[in-house]
Amino acid sequence: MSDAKTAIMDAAERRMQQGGFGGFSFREIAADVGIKSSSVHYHFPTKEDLAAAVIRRWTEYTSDLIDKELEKDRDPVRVWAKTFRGTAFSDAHMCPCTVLGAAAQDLPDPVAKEVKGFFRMCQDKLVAQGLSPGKAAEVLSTITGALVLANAFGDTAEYDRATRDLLRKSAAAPAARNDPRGTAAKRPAKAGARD
Amino acid sequence: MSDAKTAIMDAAERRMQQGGFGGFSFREIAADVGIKSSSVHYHFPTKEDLAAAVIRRWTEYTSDLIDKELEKDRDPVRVWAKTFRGTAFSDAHMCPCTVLGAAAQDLPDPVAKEVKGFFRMCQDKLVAQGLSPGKAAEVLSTITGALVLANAFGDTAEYDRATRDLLRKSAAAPAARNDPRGTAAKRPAKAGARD
DNA sequence: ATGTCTCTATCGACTGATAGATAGGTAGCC
DNA sequence: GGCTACCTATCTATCAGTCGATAGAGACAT
Repeated sequence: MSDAKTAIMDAAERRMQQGGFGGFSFREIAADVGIKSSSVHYHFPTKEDLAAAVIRRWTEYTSDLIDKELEKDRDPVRVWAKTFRGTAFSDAHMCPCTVLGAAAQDLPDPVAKEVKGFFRMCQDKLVAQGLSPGKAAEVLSTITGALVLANAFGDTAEYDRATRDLLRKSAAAPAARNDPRGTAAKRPAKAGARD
Repeated sequence: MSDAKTAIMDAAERRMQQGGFGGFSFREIAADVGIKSSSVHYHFPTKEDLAAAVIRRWTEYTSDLIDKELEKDRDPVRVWAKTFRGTAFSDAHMCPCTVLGAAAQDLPDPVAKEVKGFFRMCQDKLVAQGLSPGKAAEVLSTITGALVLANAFGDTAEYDRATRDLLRKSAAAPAARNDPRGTAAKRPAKAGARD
């Protein structure tokens, strides 16, 4: 993937985390990256193309990250709670799928479909990791809601308060804790190269 | 409160439930109510005035509804889960504070403050009803996240799946169940008077 | 007469999107 | 080497539409 394409998606992701689908414009993205808005259209013809691509990338990345974290800690519930904790404590504070999911009724169909795909991935994975469908839905809801509350309060501590039971759940815990990782820190850090 | 003012707030509330702060315009609201956009400005000078008023009303109404429901069912957790279930099963499906809370970083300050006030009301009330602050945060998160998931999936059943434990929690349950109540059904239904 | 409410008309700013020019790189061919 | 023909990526300029907001006139009631 070209540098520009990645930089565009990074900028769009960041703004979608804060304001959802209506929270960014081609001109803003272009200014963030340092190009013109028509150049953004070259890489992503329409706004929904861009948003869908960002969500798809986020879904893949989250899935991979969960797999990786699960090698360090075998308790799936705690792994999910810790991974989303990284998002809550990142610069942008929010999962873009949560922001878009809350306003899903106002989303272009292709984007709504990608958001649905993200949450389905989460639930399927939780079930594959041994949880009942009901428990998977409950855990994912608690984590998602905790992100919303922490964001509304503007206080990351609210995330920990709401997920305390999830974070300490089982006692069979190895090392690897306290590793807040946000979007910016998570990837090879190609994004900032074009300031 | 005048008929027009109420009708405007009803229309704004409905659209905010679907698309958040950026999800409605003065012209759309005006068309919903059957007036001109400049008349909307007469009652609510700015967009943030309107949004803040809608959230404040929602907060008050929710607080009152919880009090009323608590007389029929003494288990606070189940009462909250049931009350928000009414929102999930209503026409608009979403709590406007959840939609705005998810995109809180993009909100005008007065609106963000009102949203914060809603969630604070919820938590304070839960604590006053006997829950620990941690448990209150967890319950509210689960409920809020369940709304987001159900909305993203476009499937109200997801709400029940995610809140099953909350809904049946304690065994000390009187009658009064299965009473899905949405915004439209909840109020004196003055809104549609001006079609 | 005053106050309440709605109207018409308009402002400047911003939106997503498109057309068309331009520059640089690369491959194929003489 | 030199010439040609694309391909990629960016630019300038512009479009029609929507946005929140305001000014000022009219209608109606008290």
